[in-house]
Amino acid sequence: MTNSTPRPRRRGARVTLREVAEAAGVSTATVSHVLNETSGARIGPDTRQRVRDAADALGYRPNAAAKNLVTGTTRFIGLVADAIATTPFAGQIIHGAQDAAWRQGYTLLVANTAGNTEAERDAIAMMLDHQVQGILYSTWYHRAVELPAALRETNTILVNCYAPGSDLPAVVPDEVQGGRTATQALLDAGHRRIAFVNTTTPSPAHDGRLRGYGEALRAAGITVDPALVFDARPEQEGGYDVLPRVLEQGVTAVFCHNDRVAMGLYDAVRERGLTVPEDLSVMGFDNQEIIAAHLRPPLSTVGLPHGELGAAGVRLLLGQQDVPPGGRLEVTCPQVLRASVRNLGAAG
Amino acid sequence: MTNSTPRPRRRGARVTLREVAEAAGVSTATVSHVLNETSGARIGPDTRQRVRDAADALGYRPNAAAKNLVTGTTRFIGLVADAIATTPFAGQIIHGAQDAAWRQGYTLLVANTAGNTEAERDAIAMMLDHQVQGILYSTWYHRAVELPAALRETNTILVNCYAPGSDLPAVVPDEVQGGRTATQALLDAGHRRIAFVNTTTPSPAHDGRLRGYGEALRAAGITVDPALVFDARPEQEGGYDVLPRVLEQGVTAVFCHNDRVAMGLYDAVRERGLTVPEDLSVMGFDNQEIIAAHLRPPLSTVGLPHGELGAAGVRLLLGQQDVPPGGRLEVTCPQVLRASVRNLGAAG
DNA sequence: TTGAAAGCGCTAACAC
DNA sequence: GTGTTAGCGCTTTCAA
Repeated sequence: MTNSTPRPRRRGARVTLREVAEAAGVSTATVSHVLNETSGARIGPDTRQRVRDAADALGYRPNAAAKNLVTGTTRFIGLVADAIATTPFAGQIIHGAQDAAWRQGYTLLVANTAGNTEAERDAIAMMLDHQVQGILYSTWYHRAVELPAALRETNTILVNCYAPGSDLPAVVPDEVQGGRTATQALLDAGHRRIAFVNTTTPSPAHDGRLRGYGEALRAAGITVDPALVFDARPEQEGGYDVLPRVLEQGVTAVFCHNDRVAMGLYDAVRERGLTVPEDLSVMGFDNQEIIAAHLRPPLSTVGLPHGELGAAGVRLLLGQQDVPPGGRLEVTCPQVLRASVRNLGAAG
Repeated sequence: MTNSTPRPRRRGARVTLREVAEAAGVSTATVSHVLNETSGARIGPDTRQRVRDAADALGYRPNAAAKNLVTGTTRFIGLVADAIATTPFAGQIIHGAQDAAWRQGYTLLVANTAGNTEAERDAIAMMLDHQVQGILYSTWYHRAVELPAALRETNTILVNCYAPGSDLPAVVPDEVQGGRTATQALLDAGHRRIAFVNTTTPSPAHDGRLRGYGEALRAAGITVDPALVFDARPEQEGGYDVLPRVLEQGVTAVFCHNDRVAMGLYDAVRERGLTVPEDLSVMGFDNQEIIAAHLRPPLSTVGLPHGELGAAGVRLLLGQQDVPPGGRLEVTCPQVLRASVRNLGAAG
């Protein structure tokens, strides 16, 4: 069945470089050179054309596995994520990493571990088997992680997380600057008595944003009043519940730990017959489009640079960007102004 | 530098199967057999152990490229997505596909095309070069697509989309059933005069949910009143703006095209001093957790089965599930009840 | 300017 | 039970 014709194709087999060579009447080496545009290869223009035509005519496609095998190097980058379905955050990291990788001719091998250690081990093993150039180990919210041992076998960059006691490069959002930026937006609008609704969960976001809040206040000559700092669950319900207490403090503005908290707080404000921003100015954090851009009024907030985190991760991995001393690259959280902050007219 | 010792390792080269064989004092074939647990291979238990020990000791890892090359088959599945960062939807598709693929020992090659035709072509080419078993072509919202020609070169399954005029298998949400389910939830709570706020955008969701709404009503013996069907932009603003008109119709319940519309509608309801569900019962669609689960009151809705779409896609691709006649697999949209529907006490 | 040939790491017949 | 051997499709000296 398959042995009566010369060099029979196996089931569904694809056109090989050798077939192109035969069709063009040249050697495989020549085909390889022209198709890869190997620099320093002296091939006549006529031959070049013949090869190209043959390749096109046959619909030739290189076999990546063969190429990988012989060069001993692949253009794969692994990306392990702990939760890609919960929020758009992981998606943004993947997107950023994808684009940056793609631009360099790299392909992403994506694995979702759902926080399962075993799945994580398997995922990393598979990536290693595929000779990835390195692995981006990412989390959907900024936090400390414990590293799977297998990561030691390849280049690893931590994205949106960091490993205490490890010296692996990490790229994370600059929470302190973010907190400073959010507070500054309020200060710039003339607010002086500004509450901060922080999260109840210990995290870099908790500590960093608080610090940024304090720094901005102090830089404006305002003493931080501990009575103005609250803790609430980082969800709508937390924001809703905390409002009465912040109102008691007679503030004109609140900086919320995240947009969800701001959303809940909006509800509580409305329920008391008050309005944002007339009675209370609000800054969020995260810039979750689906909420922030569509609240009434649209919420001013500070963005989390997830896409850039992913992109910077691959640049670090590929050596296109230097790891800063200390091993931690902190990415700026951009301000995004909408309509939830009232300008008091006076600055500072 | 590298040629004074026998069989020198190249820079960072990994342990090969041959080295394991030498260490264990057996042939490469034997190692291959025991490590792959090849069925029908008669290897003594002692040898088996020796091989395993040697592999462990050396930290052996198989080279996937070599394996792929020789077997002529890979365990890659390509997934092209048009937008993975916008909503959690694509993430859920990827997650579902990932899990299903992983379970069969397959790895996902993910590409984000951002609607860019050229990026799409490149992505598919790269997947083809890697000899993927097939490609899942997906969109973040259910719609018709025009297929890139390159997809013809491999097995393709459409996920959350369909290609008019093509006979490729597609797996999509059952919009009609979804619309029926949402309406039925309202009917079950005793509502009879039910508005439907549909979207302004022509789409399978627009047509399907409308049809489901009509079917449920008619099945309950209620004539569809065209005055009760509205069109609004599928966002918060659309829901907010449409409320006055639906209130004019004296309905007791509204089925909103999606959760975002419901969220905007909530705002409008509150602004008039009314409450959900006392004055108006609301059903959403999509089950966007971040909104639906945290509105006040939490929103009853119908879920979009994105994860299952992705999972079914790989099952179809891998031949573990049959493509239904007609080529379209419609996945059920589950009801998720929360607290936005008031029970009128009477059924039907 | 081009071709021959070795070999990347592994699997799969087939010997023994 | 275990080893030999022939490639998979490609790149890469090196020779011509």
